[in-house]
Amino acid sequence: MSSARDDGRVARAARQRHDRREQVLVCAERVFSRKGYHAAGVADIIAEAGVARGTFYLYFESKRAIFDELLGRLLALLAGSVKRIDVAPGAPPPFEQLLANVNRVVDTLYDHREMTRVLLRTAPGIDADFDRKLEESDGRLRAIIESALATGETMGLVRPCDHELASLCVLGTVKEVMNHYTVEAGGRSVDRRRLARDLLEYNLKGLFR
Amino acid sequence: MSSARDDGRVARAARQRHDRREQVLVCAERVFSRKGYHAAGVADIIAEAGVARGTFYLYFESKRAIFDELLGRLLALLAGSVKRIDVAPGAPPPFEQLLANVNRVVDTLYDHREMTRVLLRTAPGIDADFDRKLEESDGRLRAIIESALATGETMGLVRPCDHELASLCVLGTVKEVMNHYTVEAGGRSVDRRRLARDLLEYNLKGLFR
Amino acid sequence: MSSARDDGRVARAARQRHDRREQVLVCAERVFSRKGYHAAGVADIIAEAGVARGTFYLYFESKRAIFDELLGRLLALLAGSVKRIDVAPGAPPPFEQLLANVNRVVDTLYDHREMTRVLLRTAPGIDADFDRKLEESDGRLRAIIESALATGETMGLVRPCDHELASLCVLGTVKEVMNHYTVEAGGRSVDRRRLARDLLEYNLKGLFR
Amino acid sequence: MSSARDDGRVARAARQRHDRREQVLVCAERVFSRKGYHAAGVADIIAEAGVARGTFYLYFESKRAIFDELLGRLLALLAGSVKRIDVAPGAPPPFEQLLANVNRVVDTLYDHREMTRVLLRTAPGIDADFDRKLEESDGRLRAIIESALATGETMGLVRPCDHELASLCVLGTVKEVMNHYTVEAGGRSVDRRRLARDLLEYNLKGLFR
DNA sequence: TATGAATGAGTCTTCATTCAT
DNA sequence: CATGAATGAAGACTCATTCAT
Repeated sequence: MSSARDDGRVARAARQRHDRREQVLVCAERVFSRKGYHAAGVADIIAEAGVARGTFYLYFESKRAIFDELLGRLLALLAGSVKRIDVAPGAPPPFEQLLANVNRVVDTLYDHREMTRVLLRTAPGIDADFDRKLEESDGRLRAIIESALATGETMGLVRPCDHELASLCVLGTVKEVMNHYTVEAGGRSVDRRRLARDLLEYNLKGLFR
Repeated sequence: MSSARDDGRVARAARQRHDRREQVLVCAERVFSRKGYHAAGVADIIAEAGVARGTFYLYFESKRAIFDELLGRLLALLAGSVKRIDVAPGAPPPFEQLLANVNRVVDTLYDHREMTRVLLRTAPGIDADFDRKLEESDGRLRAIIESALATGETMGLVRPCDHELASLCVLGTVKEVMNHYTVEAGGRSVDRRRLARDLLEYNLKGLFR
Repeated sequence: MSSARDDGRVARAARQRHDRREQVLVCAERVFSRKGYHAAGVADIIAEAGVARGTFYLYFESKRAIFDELLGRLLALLAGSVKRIDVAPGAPPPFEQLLANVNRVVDTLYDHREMTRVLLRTAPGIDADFDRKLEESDGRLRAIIESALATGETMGLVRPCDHELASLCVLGTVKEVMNHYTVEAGGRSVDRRRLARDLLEYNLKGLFR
Repeated sequence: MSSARDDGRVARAARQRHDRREQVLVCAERVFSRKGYHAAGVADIIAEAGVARGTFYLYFESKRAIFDELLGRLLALLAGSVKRIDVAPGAPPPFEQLLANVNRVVDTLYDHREMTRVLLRTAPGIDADFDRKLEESDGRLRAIIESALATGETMGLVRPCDHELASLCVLGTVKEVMNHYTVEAGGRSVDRRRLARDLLEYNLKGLFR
């Protein structure tokens, strides 16, 4: 039996444990963003977080594990910000849904610039396992894009084209653009709405007049 | 004084030296492609090449140096395959020049699949120096693209848009697509001409019908 | 805020850290003395100290650094044991001061036989930097000797002679003698007082009857 | 049977072989003198001599061996330049014999400055074997000195003292002085006669007026 | 005999992880 | 829970020596 007082203690302890974890996580993110996965040492992370070496391993299994968690979170957020286009009667017009998607993606990545930078620049090539994870993420996103393309084509909105290639192109434009505007961190702040609109417009209309 | 016989010897020796270097270079490329820069050890490279440790250092200063050379070669080829659009009277039509550019880029990257894979997946984040090199390369390519866009806009061929963003998009589509079709090395062989045409078409016309 | 308990912990930790350092230092001294700088590997040092490879680098930057510290300590002790002759009225007679100097030098070197052996036998030629350090040390010692000679000559105690050469001779006798009696470590123990007296006598009176 | 012509060929070949050896030996001496035994690589020696790697090993067993030979030569010359004092009736006066010895030693060492530098600075500590060799050489020299001291004491020329220590002192003064004036290679050229005289005078008369 | 490409044992150093306090 | 000293596997690089031509 645990008394109410104990419950309080336990709860507080759990909260503290959670907070500590988050703090280390945030510091690790900064460090990974600054130096990349390989150049970042556990020493850097604990220095940034102000905890002891042993403490780090109290909360995380390994350097790989903390990176995994960080990356996983971003990928999950990303996955969550892309919604399938709803073509049910009464749903908002497809273009608006597309724009909303792009806006959410841009926001997500921009809100997590540090980790986005890591994702787009240093995550591939760390590990066969990470590579697989990234490919899965890309695959999921591309599947959604391709289904949207198929719908669009059926509805006569999208010109007939190779959907595989097209989905790659969409992904490529987002990655390259977000990598660019995410890296120039300190510089001029970005107008996210315009960015999203332009990005979408590019993919829809291309360059031709 | 060197006899004709000596000349022959010297020439043969130089050729052999060159061949050996190339051999190690090729093997290193394979290893880097397979494991990425960090996971690849000098041990892997010499095992692949079937030479001794010392032999490696006979031809290359360090692991970094051989990677640098490999990367530098690809970037040079890439730089060489993109030509500025010639708008002088009598020059081929812009579209043909664009397509020729895309064809050359696709060929270059596909001919050097292994290193392209490395370039697109594991090169960023190795080193501040490498990052700078890649950014320079991207910058050069984007400058050419932007100048083409400016020309196109003047000629009324290109719709008014943010050239900075557009050049990023072009780069992004090429990277993502080539990364994709380059990684699936063993699989179905790719129709490069179609790929180039589709890539160009996507960037020019976008998705809209 | 740190509690008294923390203070205790911190103090103990500092002491332990210091002790460990000393222990490795002493072992390194033994190893260097036994094998010389070049033949001595970090492997030998850690084997002697019974610590792991990493532990060594926890306390010292490199093999060179630990050697530097060891050598620096001895040179500092040596510099500290030679005092300028005081000719102020009321100061002890010059001969006594000389003898005291020689006694201190002999004691210092004999108390650190191991490192003295290293200093006199293997330190030169390691490195341009070490050579400079040794030359500086010799230079300092010789400057003191030469000033003593100048004083002695003024006072009519020392015969006119080339002080540069004389200081070299003094240094030479001390080095050779101490090298000899320091190397035969295990053998008959040395009467330091007699050694110092004889050394001084030799330099003052020479061999002639 | 070999014809006279063959004899000539053989002789010429032997001479050539000998010359080549000498040439490499001289170059090695320069290199050892410049960099010390350890820092000097076989690569440095063959570069200086302008021969191929393999050629080096055609004439010398190893880096150690060529150093050994160089050192051995100097030690032999040195041993040859110190002669026992002849007290037979009619022999030159002892002082003259002493001075002649010192002169020969100074000349020998100064004529082979490069190797002397190596001998005095970097030879000890290379190897247990080298150390033994040097000790033997020192031992031989000291035996001669001690015998001279014994004779001198018997003749009432030398004051009673510890001959062991005295022989060390003599050796020490010669080493230190010669090291000094041998190292400052480029500088003012040295008056060897004066050096020898002063050196002898120091050892005989000491510093006292 | 001369060459110089090839060798591989040996050395230093780093850093993710563990564990006694 | 927190700490940080200790660990040792792993990796890059050197260089004296060998050997096929």
